[in-house]
Amino acid sequence: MQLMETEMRIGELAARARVSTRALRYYEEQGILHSERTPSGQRVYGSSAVERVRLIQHLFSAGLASRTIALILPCVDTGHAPPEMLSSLHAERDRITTVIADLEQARRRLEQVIELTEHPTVEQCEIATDATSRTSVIVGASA
Amino acid sequence: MQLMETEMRIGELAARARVSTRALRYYEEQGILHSERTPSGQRVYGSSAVERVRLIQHLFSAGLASRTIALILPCVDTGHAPPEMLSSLHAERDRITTVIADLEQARRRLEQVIELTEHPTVEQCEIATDATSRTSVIVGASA
DNA sequence: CTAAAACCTCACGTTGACGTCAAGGGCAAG
DNA sequence: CTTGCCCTTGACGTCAACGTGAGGTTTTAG
Repeated sequence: MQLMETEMRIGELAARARVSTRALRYYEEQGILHSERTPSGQRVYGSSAVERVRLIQHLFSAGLASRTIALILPCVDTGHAPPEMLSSLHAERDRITTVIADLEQARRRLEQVIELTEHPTVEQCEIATDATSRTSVIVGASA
Repeated sequence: MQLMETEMRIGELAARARVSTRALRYYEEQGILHSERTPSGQRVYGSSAVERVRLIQHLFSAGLASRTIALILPCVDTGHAPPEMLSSLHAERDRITTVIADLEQARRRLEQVIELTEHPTVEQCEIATDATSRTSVIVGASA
């Protein structure tokens, strides 16, 4: 079977999108990635599938479940959603927003530790010798 | 056994931090949450444990593994890290940064869908009737 | 034409963060 | 003293996102 220039089989897509072939078959099983088939049954993808898989990866790494992704991908494709889905979309957006906030808070804490370790200050040295106020300095920094 | 005013047992901590008692015992098992014990073996926590558990939850929801959390929590407590840990801290911070970027991208896509669904535009209606350019509008919006 | 590489479909294994019983101990109220 | 609720330690179950073969077919390189 001869493929078009812009077409590829599962191995090439996996290499280009930096995922395993198993993951791609799993995505298809979950209904979030579709493929054409050759007469003999091998999967064929267009070149746009690379971006598609990257998007899926982003959504996964964003903590979305495959069912949620299956829910919103068609909306992303068509650019609109059935009105009864709007509440789910709002809920997902809000969930993402709080996760981002949590992540930013965690990152700030990490950066404080990095900063203090790389550039210890006089203040920091005083703190280090004053056991009673240790936890209130960094842990309490978000209050 | 009579507890101090500021102390609590596992059930109250679970209620205040909105997690299960199972989760709290799991955190202890993983070395990321410590407890005192009464003579009879029951766990006792100070009031600061509530914030502690919330922090742990944030780190989990940020996608950090328990081993990673066990690694960085002492640094967050003391406000500094052993220099040989700096590379791990940098790596974690960078990982968090890319996850945040992925999340923001995902959220932008979601918000576009929400916006177009709630306030359909003329442009949107044209797109909806022009099948050949569907995918390039939203999916290609990040290019 | 043949051998290797890539593909196919099951189907069981893995890991992390818990859920969920099971069998019992501790402690204030009636 | 017993009832009832909260606590204890195991230990097995679950779920998602794959990993990892088994066993067979298709495609490609020589």
